[in-house]
Amino acid sequence: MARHLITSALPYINGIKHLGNLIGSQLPSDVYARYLRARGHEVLLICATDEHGTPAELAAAKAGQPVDEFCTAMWQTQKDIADGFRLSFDHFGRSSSERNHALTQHFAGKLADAGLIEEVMEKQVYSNADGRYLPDRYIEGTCPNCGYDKARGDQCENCTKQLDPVDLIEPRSAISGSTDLEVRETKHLYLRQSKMRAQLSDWIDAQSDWPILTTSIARKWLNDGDGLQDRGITRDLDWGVPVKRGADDWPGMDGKVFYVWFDAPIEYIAATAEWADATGQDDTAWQRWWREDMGADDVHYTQFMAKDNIPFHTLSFPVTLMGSNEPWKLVNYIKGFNWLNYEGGKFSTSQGRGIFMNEALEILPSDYWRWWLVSNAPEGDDANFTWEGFQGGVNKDLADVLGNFVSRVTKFCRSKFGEVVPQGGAYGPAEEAVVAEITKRLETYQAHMDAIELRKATAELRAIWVAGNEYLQAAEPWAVFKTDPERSAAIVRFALNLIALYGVLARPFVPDASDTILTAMNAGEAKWPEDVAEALHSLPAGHAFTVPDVLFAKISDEDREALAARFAGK
RNA sequence: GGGCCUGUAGCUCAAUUGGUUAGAGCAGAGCGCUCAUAACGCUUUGGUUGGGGGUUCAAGUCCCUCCGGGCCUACCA
Repeated sequence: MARHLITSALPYINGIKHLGNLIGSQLPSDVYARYLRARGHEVLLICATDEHGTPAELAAAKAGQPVDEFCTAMWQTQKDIADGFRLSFDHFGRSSSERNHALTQHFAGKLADAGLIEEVMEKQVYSNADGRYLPDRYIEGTCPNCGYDKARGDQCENCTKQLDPVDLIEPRSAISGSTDLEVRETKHLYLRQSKMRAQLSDWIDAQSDWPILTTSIARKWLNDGDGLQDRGITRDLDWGVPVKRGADDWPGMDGKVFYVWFDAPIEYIAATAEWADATGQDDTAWQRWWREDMGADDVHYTQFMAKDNIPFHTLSFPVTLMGSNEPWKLVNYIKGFNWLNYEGGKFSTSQGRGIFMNEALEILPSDYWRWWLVSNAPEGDDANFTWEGFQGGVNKDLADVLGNFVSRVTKFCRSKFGEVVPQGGAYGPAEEAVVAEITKRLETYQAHMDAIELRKATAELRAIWVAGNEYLQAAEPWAVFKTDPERSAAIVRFALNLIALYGVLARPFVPDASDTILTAMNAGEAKWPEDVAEALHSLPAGHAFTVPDVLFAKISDEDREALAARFAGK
């Protein structure tokens, strides 16, 4: 029994996320949390929408809504979809919450007290037509290097040269196309990360069990060029956390807000406070997860994210926490993911290419997506979604191996013994062999889950399902029934118990199917097996059950072709 | 340009971190079974581990080089 704090990277508010975003953090965090809960650990799983920044304001403008209304509506949409995918967040918060405003301002105050905030006058491009400052990549123009006429202010996509917005020839706003731009002086706060470089470096070096993907990105930022650079943590925007020093105004910073990447990770903490508020608890309830002086010293904290988020979670957020000089809980393990591609290319919002979370749920139940995505998660390298692969994986693993096993056992039992666990006979060597195999495989499965090796865990779980089919084939209760009904009854009793066991073991991945199985087997209270042999006695002779409907309908070739055509993009 | 990751069977991935004959699933072939969602089980065909060179008793694994793919490069988030 341990205490596990788990956070998923925050989905951005500007629209509905696609399947690549889902498998990049939210879904694996849920799978891991469900597993740890099943093992009896105390788990808190936190997620939230990341609501600030220029793209949020632009998305709201495009939708013709005030930004706060847009975000409220999109938060609800994202929450509903998360529920649809059975993501078991203890709380799904909002980075625009009062809690996050207060905490973000608190951290800024503490960092200022520690001498880690610097005021810098800098020059920014302002668009008179848009009425806003433009981030570098929102400025377009002709590349001075290669002549490409849609180069962005930060980099030319054509020749890949890094640029400064002032380098661009005939610069214009990428939002409106206006060329009415001017350079203005504006004051911003910088986080002096460079002062904490040594401390950060030591901290990273101490993480010997982190994946290379994670530590190498952090080390690159720490050591590249002149080393870790200070970073601006404020912006000239309307929507965001107003710049304050704790509860006090910050002279000269009126009308400015904190940068989204400063306040977003703080929302992990704030969302936990929102959770305490929403569940009627006081501050000690969330502090015991986050403050080492308030009971969090025994918490194991795991973060899930796609690889693009790693610099912020290995550098600037730890600086925020360490630099505050308060005993905040630091992350113990970062699980990073690569990208999921769609049919060999990128998922693309603008080109309507790929599958978005709401569309996925309209097509098929969440279990299908959960299983395929996790069993093909981009853990080691970028992964590729294809309709053919999806159809094959779902049909074979879920319909044939697991679903059909449930079907063949329950229907055979019903026809020979009725919808009740049959009595008579006893388990023998064949059953002992299955117990031994599953015991061994369960250990492997658990080891993979403990290590958050999700693909390997799904492969092992599948092997546990296959063991049931192998057993049944060898024991052939349908043939034995003709000569020895008692023995046939024992085989069926054992197989029915296997079904209940599978219901429990599959729950982290396919929770709805698990519920269907356990409800049908009338075994709703079934716990994670401490002992396989014992677990396979949990449904005694005489225990009533019902034959469930087909657990997973197969995806036909015609369906697959229609879906592939529908999502081919513009 | 710089840094990092990566290339293994037709496809998707493993390989206890340098250690026997490189393994699984899918797809293909054959056989069996008839309880089941045309499902299941067994057997089986596929590999010069991107190319070349080196270190070592031993290389998919380490080094060099070439070729291909990807990510990051600090104001998108």
